[in-house]
Amino acid sequence: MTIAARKLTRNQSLVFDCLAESEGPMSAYTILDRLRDHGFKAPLQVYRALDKLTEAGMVHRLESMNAYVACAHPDEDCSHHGMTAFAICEGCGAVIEFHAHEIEHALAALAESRKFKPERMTVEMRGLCEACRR
Amino acid sequence: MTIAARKLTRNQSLVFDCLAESEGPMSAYTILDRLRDHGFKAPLQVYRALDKLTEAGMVHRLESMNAYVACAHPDEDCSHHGMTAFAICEGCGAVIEFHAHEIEHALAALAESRKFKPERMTVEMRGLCEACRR
DNA sequence: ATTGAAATGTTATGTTATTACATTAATTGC
DNA sequence: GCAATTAATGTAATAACATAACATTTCAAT
Repeated sequence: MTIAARKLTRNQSLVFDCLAESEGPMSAYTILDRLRDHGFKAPLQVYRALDKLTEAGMVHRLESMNAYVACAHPDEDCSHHGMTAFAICEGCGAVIEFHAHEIEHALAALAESRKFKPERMTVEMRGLCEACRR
Repeated sequence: MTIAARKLTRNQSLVFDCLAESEGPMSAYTILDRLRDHGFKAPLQVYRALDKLTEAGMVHRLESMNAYVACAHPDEDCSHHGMTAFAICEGCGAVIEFHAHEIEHALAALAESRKFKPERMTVEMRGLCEACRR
């Protein structure tokens, strides 16, 4: 039984809602500050919830900015998808999420050509969105 | 005139040699510890050198592990290449470096289909190398 | 109800990176 | 050469991100 199927715990819900309501990605400590009113006091409360939500594919970690975003596909279970790619705007912080199976396969093939078996992929593009380019 | 063309400064050379002699990626603080004998005392001495070396394409930052590696192509100027992709073994920490222009273009096209103009890409695969798979 | 697993609370600490400011070294233009 | 400028360095302090360790509580399955 996946975490997405069973109900979220209180802390998990608070953290997820916080991210879902936010415009863009948030750092763990920003989430912590937002949740102080709800009784949060220590980073671990946030990190533990983030771990579970990430496992479940409901939240993604952006490695290049030490931040977290709610998955852009709330309906589906992102943990079933493979690689998730991100475009992150340096101007406004907006994040676009992609699932590109062909690119994923091309990367896996590349790795396997060197006898490397990939289990997990991080793909993050930094640049400017349309609005910030003008 | 690129940094690779002009001679490296003392700190830059020390940091680069440290990475080049290392088997795998190193954290900034590990580099700092290795260079204490050579007079290094503060993280900034390492970070400043890493910044310059990274700009020059002589060193790459691995975002998913907050670590740094010497470029696997010492001869060429990596800063002229576009995207660099990495396969990082969870078992032994070994890193394989790839330049995959076609995948880079596919990713750029994907981004541009959403009006996003990528400037820089992070592609890191985690998994197991052949030796660690047995 | 008992028990075992999962989640939580809390304190302390470890790790990674930057700010701020003073000083020294290298480069450029005259 | 020498002044003016830019780049690199030294150093201390602090900010930002993340985990270890251990006690306690909650929840679900029997």
